[in-house]
Amino acid sequence: MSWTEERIERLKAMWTEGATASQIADELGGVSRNAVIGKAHRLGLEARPSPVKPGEEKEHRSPAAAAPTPKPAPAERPAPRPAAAAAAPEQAAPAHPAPQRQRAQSDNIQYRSIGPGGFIRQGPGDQQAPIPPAPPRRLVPAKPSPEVADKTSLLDLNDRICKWPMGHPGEPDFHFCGNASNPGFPYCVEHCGVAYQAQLPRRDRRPPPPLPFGGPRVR
DNA sequence: CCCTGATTCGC
DNA sequence: GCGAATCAGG
Repeated sequence: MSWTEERIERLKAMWTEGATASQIADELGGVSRNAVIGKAHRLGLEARPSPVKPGEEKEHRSPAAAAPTPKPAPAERPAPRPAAAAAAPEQAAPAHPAPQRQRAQSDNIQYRSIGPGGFIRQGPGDQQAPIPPAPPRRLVPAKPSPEVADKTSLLDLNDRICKWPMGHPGEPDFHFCGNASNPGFPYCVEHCGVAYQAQLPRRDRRPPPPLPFGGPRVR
C-alpha cells in the first residue's frame, strides 16, 4: 500500500486529532503502526505527547557510534483539543469501519472515532456521559447546495469536494455530491457519516445515536 | 505482558 | 522514501 495523497491527508488529520499510531494504521489499513509513525515523522508531524520521555534526551541505540546530533527539542505542544470532539455530543458514536481499538487500560483516555475527522476522548468511566450543554453547532441538512445540485461530474472531482456518488453510474443524471469534503476524507461531513459506519461492540451500542460526527471543520 | 512513540538503517 | 526491528518508557 502506498502513501497516496488521501491517505496522507487522513494520516495528518488523525495524527493531529490525537489518534494513536495503531489506530491510524488500522484505519488506513495496509500499513503497520511503525509505518504510520515513520511517515508521520517524515512529514514532520511529530511533537506529540509520547509516553517515552517527553522532555529529556533520548538516546537509545548503541550498536553503531551514536551520532551526536542533538535534535532541537520540539517546542512542547499540548495535544490539540479536537474542536469537533469538544463540540460533539459524545453520546453518538455511531460507527466505525475498522475494528475499533478497545483497550482496557487503567486510566487511559481513548480516542474513539465518531466519524470522519471526529474523535471523542473517552475515559473508561464515561461510556456515554451526558453532555448537558447544548452543542454549539447545528448540523446542516444533508442536501447539496443549489450550485452543485446541477451535477458535479467526474471531471469536477478533486480532493476538496465530496466524491459521494448520487444516483447510479450509467444513469443520465449520475453525478457526485460535490459539497466541500471533510478535510482528510473523500466525502463531505454528511456522507462521511454514511460511509464510515460499522457496528460497535454490542455493549457499546446505543439505540438512537443522533449522528454528530465531528462536524464541519473550516480550513 | 500489554501498550505507546522514537530512532535507526537496510532496502 | 519506506518500514521492520529495535529501543525506551508507561
